Amino acid sequence: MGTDAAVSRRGRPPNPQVRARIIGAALELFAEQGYDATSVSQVVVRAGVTKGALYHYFAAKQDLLYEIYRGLLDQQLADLDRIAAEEPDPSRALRAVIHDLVVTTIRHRREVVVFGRESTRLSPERWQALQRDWRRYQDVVRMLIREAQRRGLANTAASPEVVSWMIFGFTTSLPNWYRADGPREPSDIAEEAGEFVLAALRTTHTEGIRTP
Amino acid sequence: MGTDAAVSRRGRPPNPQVRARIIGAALELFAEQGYDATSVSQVVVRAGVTKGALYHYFAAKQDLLYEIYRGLLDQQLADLDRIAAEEPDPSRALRAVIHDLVVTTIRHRREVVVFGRESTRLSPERWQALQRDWRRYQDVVRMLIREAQRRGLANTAASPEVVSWMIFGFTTSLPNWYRADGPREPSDIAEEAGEFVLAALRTTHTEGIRTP
DNA sequence: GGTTACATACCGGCTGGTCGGTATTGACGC
DNA sequence: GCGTCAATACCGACCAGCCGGTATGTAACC
Repeated sequence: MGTDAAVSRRGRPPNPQVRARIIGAALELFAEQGYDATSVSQVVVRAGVTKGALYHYFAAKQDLLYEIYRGLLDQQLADLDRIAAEEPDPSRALRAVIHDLVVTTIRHRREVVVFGRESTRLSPERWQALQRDWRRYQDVVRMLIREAQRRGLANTAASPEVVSWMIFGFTTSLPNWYRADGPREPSDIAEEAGEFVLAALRTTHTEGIRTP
Repeated sequence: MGTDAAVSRRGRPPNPQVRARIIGAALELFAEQGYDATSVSQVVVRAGVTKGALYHYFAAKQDLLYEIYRGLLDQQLADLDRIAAEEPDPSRALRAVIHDLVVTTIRHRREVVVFGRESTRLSPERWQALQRDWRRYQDVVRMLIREAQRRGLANTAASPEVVSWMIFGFTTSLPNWYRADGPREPSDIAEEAGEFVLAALRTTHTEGIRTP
């Protein structure tokens, strides 16, 4: 099962740098201009390679999209599993997950913005593959919310669905407004976001009349 | 000033239905396939008109994008001003704004998803025009948050910026997961979202140690 | 020497946009 | 109320250009 890195193959060995440069150029251009507005000619020019090289490593343009997001999602899922395994307290786990999600989203904001915009351009199979993993992420987060509500958090009127979408909506919109040259550090924003959600879950639900 | 509906012009009068059908078809197709992936030919076919008609009413394809979002933004801004004028209590005003934002976003989710994806395809001038108005919306919301914090809400550790982006991130991501055939009514979701944000602002900030 | 890693020239198809033409209308003189 | 004129509303064939993808060739490596 694992990667077959040890098998010695015939012929000229592939150059990993070429492949990486292509994906890097595609990521930049897709983020700047959008997927459809970016031509493969532009990609190969920025990558400093030729069309032949691109179509040697990738069967079609849309494969670039898949590769771009696959790595980030895998990392975030690994983080999720690690946190869920290490932290038995659901409130603390939820806070840690939010923190990780915010920080990794900011770090890879180009991947996030490209995938958020262009995920529909993927083939159905690949879309479903990513969707399935992303769905698992959602389910774990909602489970954490439910568990935290069962184990002490007071605000049981907040549905895990809406709360989770508050979290995911916040993160996916992060690339739109986060500025790297701004005054706030990613972990700072991550901490505040986590505290905000936990604060909302802590409060008891008060109906209409007494608004403040 | 005002609309010059009374001026009688020469020549055959325009057909508002044609214009509306073109925009409607463009909205549908842009939402389904994306802006770049939708050809002008597809638009005119679905609208049941010809290319000549489209380019008679619109100078370029990107004008369709502008028209699609302009109407929604104007309505949301009008709602915002009305709420801000009628409701002196900032907490109640904030809750009302969130409610309106959620409901109108769900009602016009196709416009929201198209604009969120394709706003960069607009010309710089038009992008700035929409951006300016949208910025005003943000500023009012943040002002309401600040004012609510000054007038009694306890959680002053939540920055208006992060709170506002929690709200806007939630609404802009609504089209991704809201299902019209689902069990929840839009106003139901809107109420819960408002209550969630207000609950978070109500809670006093508790540092690290006592997580639940 | 067989296999892989690229390079380059090339292609059919479709795109956004144009442009000359025609049909339809209101304004206006009478 | 009616013909005339000019302005507008649309029609649809047409275009240059670029697009994603391919076919063929050559050089590098095991």
